[in-house]
Amino acid sequence: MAQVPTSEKPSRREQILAAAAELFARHGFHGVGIDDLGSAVGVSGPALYRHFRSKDAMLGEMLTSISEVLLAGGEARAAGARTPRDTLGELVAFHVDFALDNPSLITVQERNLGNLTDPDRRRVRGLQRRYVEVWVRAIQDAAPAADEPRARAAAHAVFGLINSTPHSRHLDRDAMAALLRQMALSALLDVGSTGAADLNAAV
Amino acid sequence: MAQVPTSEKPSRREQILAAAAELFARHGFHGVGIDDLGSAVGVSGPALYRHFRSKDAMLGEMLTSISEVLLAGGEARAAGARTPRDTLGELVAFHVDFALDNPSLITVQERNLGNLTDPDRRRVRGLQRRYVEVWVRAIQDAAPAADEPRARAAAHAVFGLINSTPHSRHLDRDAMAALLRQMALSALLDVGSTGAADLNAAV
DNA sequence: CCGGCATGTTAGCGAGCGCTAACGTCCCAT
DNA sequence: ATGGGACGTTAGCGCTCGCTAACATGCCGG
Repeated sequence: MAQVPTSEKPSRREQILAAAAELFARHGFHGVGIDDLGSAVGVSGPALYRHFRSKDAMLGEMLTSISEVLLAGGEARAAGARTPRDTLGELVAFHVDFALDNPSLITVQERNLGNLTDPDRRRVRGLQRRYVEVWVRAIQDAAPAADEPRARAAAHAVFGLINSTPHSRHLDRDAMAALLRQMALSALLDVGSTGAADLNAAV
Repeated sequence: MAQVPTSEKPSRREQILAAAAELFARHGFHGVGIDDLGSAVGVSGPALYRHFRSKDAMLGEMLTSISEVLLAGGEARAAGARTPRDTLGELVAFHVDFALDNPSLITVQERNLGNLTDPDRRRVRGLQRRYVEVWVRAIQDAAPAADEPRARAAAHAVFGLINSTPHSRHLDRDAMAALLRQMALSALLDVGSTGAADLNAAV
């Protein structure tokens, strides 16, 4: 296979990270050994140390880059939206697409934050906090009756809803995306109401 | 059928399981050693083998009993409800209460199914499948426009929403329960509609 | 009083872990 | 042609893991 020397440097690291994401998602960080990771990309064992300083560094790089992508995408979508409800719709659609296209990454980020080193965890938590902030502002703008703790709790709940995707594959991708968007938006728009009754409006 | 034939063992096993649930939830199954588990209940290390045959058996018993409690509770609530929408409300309330009262167990069940031994995993999966069935029937009864795969996907999504509780503790218990019930029901009742716009039913 | 059971202890085993050392090979730039 | 860097190999280290062995102690019914 011919390699282009200058522009296309990256492939091996990302190939390793993709394989690692799948294995970490399936067995947990501590349930996967260096040899497992190596043989998943066709090399064996310690060869990985030509590309990463440690197993911890693989997880760190993986979760940091996910968090950066989510934050950047969320901010971009929020900035491009016109109305508060449009903002919410954009954020939901963005997160749904990401979760459907990267189920392993979503799973690893949900389950293995606690296996990061302290500096890595601090950085990832900071990025996640800023991503949640984007959502909290959007929720409060679209549903002014929700105070901030309530909006924050709602954001986490919707993440749980959307991130459940990797564990249920009963629909094809587009139908699943439509269902998740619909459920997420319904749940979010009801956060503003106080009690049992509905406050439904048209789209 | 897995009951010990002798007299009931009251406290120690359950004390160990409770401590193990918290540790497994925080660090993952492979991230907790038996010395950690022992010292969490005041004894140290191998003393646990007076109560459990192995570390795997602790996880197995933990997840089996959760699944049994959820299934029994779900069936009882569904049997006692009058209308389809009432059934859904009962199921949602039941699951919300369970998740809020047992955050560690919920987390372990979500994350560590893959660490079970094969027979344990088969049993737990079977119980979970029956619990999901209860939900699928309730969803289809309450929202007849939803076909079965759609109802199944919706059930998993709502589990994700409710089970996100352990990761966000911004509200007191009752406010959190009310919010989760409201969001879950809104999401579920919209599953019946077909596309982007309407088909909303009255309360 | 005592024998047995329940429950705990410490010492240590074999296996597996993450990782390093030492070494080989291919590929290009000079 | 050749020397060096990128990339791979195998052997093996130090450590921790789950678990067993061997032994101690307190309670309890005959």
